[in-house]
Amino acid sequence: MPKKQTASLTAVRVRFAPSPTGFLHIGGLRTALYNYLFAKKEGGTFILRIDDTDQARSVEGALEHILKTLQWVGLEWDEGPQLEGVKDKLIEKGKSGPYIQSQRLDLYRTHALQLVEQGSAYYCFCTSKRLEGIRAEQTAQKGLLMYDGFCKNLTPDERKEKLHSGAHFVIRLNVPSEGKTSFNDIIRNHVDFENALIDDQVLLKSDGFPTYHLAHVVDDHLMRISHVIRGEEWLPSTPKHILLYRAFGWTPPIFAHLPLLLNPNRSKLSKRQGDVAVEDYRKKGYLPEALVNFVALLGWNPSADQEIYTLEHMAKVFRLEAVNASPSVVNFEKLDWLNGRYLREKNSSELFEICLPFLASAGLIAKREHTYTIAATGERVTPSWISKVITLEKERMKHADEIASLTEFFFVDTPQYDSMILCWKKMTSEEAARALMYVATLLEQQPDASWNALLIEETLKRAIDENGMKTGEILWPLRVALSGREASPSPFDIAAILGKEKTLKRIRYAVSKIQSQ
RNA sequence: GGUCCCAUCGUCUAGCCUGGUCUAGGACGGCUCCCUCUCACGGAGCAAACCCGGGUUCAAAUCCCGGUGGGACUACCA
Repeated sequence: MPKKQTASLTAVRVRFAPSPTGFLHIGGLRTALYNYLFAKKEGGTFILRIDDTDQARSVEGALEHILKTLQWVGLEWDEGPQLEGVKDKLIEKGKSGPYIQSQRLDLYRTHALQLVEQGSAYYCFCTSKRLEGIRAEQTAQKGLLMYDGFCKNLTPDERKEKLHSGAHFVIRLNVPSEGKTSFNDIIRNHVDFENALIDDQVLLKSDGFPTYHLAHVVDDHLMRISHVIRGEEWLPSTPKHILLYRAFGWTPPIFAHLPLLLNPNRSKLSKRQGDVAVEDYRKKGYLPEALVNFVALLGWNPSADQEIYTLEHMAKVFRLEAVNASPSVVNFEKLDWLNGRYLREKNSSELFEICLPFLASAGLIAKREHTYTIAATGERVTPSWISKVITLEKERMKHADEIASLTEFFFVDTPQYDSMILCWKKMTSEEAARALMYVATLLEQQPDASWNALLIEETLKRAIDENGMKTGEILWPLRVALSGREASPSPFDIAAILGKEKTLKRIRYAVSKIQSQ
């Protein structure tokens, strides 16, 4: 691989420019993140701009979702106008909003007209029907799929007449028919395109809105964007953008085209093959820091032997030139692992805040005012008790919404299970029942003051030792009796949290279950 | 079809610019073992890759060319 040019320059200004057509997805998050990291690393400015120039595809509420998501993951943008209306609710007082292209239409129109005047662009009156026709013909002949330049060759009189008759028109870029357009991409180095193969791109649509191509070139120049960091899907249209900068007499920014994120089948990451919206992962209880960490490592890796990075740390070591040129298949198993690691680093109160909403939404815990009750039994419980329950499953959680199924047995009157699973290995039911009765007599004598995991363990282990039993003979049936599951935390911890009364109740229930079969 | 981009374990990657230290390192996942009543956590270990063919060179994962494969783009979408 040839040498890469360096990315650093004075006055770094970058932007993330999503279109409000739905939720922010993983790919968009990575683009935003790399822009953000680059800005922070270079002491530059990170701007948010909304590309809402397609009225048809614009989705109600999408803008709010995107802003909310960006704020949730901690990617704060630096500047922008103060906005009126709904968006304000999402943006703290005094903070700037994003720039919004639909509020800048005059700007684009003026610039398009300027290009027409110079001869760098021209009016096109072709109907969509005619356009479809030439496209069909070109497809049939397996030729190039491009506009045929019909309206470029209109005489001034013909053009004037069409304009006066009020015919719908678009403005197209007048691409030179000879020569090459090339540029240096930070990630891909030198790239060049034959001008003859570049289409006369529509710049201004018949509804008066600009296309992406015009709007972003005008905005990037006016906003003094130094580096355009965007997805690789834009690489083929970059020469059109360069041509536009030149037509305006502007210096193009430096480009960096990020590798695509792929589905497991190596196609462009899409919703069809699983959840790709950041929102989907938030709902499942993934942590923002895990998501950011995960997405950052898709195409970039600052060192060979570290996987855990905070935003701050990444901002210190980020290098655009170090971003890979090849696309990445997104491996969500690694996200699970990362998220599990972040979850395990949380303390009890943090975990409580993270997990409680999931216990509530699963209908396990009901909250009224400041009191919590077990939904199934109406029993009142303290936050610290709930916190203990949650903390107990800390090592088993990959994402916070799993807390409900993991801890469900704490929130029922009696867990339901097949009595057969009370038997450890080759134990018979009778042996299991005997073991449970023995545990019950031991625990009945356990003083309330000594009812904690450590002392319960001491009592039971001593008894096991003295009787020359195997630990599993006692602990397995006990654990199943308390949890109703083959896999669960240790019986000592469960018993401690359940309390003496419930513990004994569950043990007796298990015994009766065996005896009644 | 055309244009452009890309190519190291199944996946994410380090190494490539500045060729030898690479019998190719790390991570996820998989498998085995330890810890252990179970699961999980944690620990130890194993399997697993330089797309192919030429060239340059004493020497190529690394440089060059070609092939093959994959992908993106090819809209009055972004």
